[in-house]
Amino acid sequence: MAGQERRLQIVRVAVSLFSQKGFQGTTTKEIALAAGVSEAMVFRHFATKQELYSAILDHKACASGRFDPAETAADPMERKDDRAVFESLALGALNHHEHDPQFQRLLLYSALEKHELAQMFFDQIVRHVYDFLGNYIRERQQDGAFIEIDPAIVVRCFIGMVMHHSLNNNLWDPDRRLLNISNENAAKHFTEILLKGITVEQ
Amino acid sequence: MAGQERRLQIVRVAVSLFSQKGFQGTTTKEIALAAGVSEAMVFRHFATKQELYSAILDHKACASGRFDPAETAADPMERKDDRAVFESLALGALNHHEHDPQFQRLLLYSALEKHELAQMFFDQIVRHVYDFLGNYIRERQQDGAFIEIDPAIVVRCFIGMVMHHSLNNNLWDPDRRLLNISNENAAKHFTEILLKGITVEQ
DNA sequence: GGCAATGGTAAGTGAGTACTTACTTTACCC
DNA sequence: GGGTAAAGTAAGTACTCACTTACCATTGCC
Repeated sequence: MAGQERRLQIVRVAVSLFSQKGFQGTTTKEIALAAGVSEAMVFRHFATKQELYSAILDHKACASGRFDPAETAADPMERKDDRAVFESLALGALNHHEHDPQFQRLLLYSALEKHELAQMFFDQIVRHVYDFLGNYIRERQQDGAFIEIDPAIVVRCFIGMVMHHSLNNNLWDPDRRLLNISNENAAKHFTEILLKGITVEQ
Repeated sequence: MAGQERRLQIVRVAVSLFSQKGFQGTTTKEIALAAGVSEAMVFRHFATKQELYSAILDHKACASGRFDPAETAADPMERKDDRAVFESLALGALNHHEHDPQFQRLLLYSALEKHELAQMFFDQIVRHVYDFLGNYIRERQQDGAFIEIDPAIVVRCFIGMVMHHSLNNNLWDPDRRLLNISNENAAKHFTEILLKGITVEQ
């Protein structure tokens, strides 16, 4: 197998293992075994375990098919279709987390273990969402459509609903015993409550 | 030092270390060193590392000064003071997480590492909150005060706002760069948005 | 004073751990 | 088809891990 191929395969195997057991809980031997190569092969591609870990976080956070809020909500935002803006964002995030649960686990592990890339991810991606969605809310406040409130609070409420729902489904309640609804329904109801909560009554 | 004293001291030290670095990331040697005793002493009190971990989760989840939603919200619920119900619950949880950030980290680590006590905690505590708060919402729906919606969805929204805010403050953004508000303000605004979002208009 | 129970430790043990070294196989190019 | 660079490995190395053993020191009780 060619070098780049093997490297990518090791990364994929490592993503799976690190997301299941964290950095400390995963051994380089396991990774090698799961990739079907010897341990020495892993260390040919990545000088240290840390370097491999950084590579997979980078791979997941940047390279991989990430969900882009700006692209998703751009069109509804132009039309000032509040419902579509929030609902499409919620649905996009919920779907993304559902068919890539590794991502959320990796993110949490790296944040708990205080890996620098976790902070980098937060600073770049999350801050971007706050700016992006916050600006839209501010615009709609100026239109007189939304009540006067710090837009960051609204963003936090909304992201809170969505992320907490994903976290519940992925981490604590995969059988959906507490709440069993489709992502479409969740996105719809979260949006309804939030919008009703911040819209100026006529 | 007497047996029970030393045992409690080891537990306290272990809580701190496990919450910082997780189960796999903490060594028994570190724990012994931090407690100022030899490693053998730790194993005299706890047969295995797992047993110590279970003991501290138990200690944190059950014995320790936990925040009791039922007690906090009982009085406002009787008066059907919706604002006070949600605001006191939010404030109680936010304050609890703020001056005991170890608790949330321990909970997350144990959930990621799939410790059985994490599931037990979820089944008991979280389910209880869903029942308890869900029942109140159902009652207010029958009063015609709240809109018709699955109460579990409302609970998820509300807990989502609160927990996500705590998680942000504890894990990703301790400097409050994205959103810097007091717990009182957060509880007030979260409650306002949620209540406005589910209240039947006159 | 004898002596058992309790609190405590120094110095291990074997099984991992991340990482290396010295070596073999394969593929390709002129 | 010989040379060579890359792909691959078996067998280490030095060290750390959870856990054990064999032994001291203090206390209180008869």
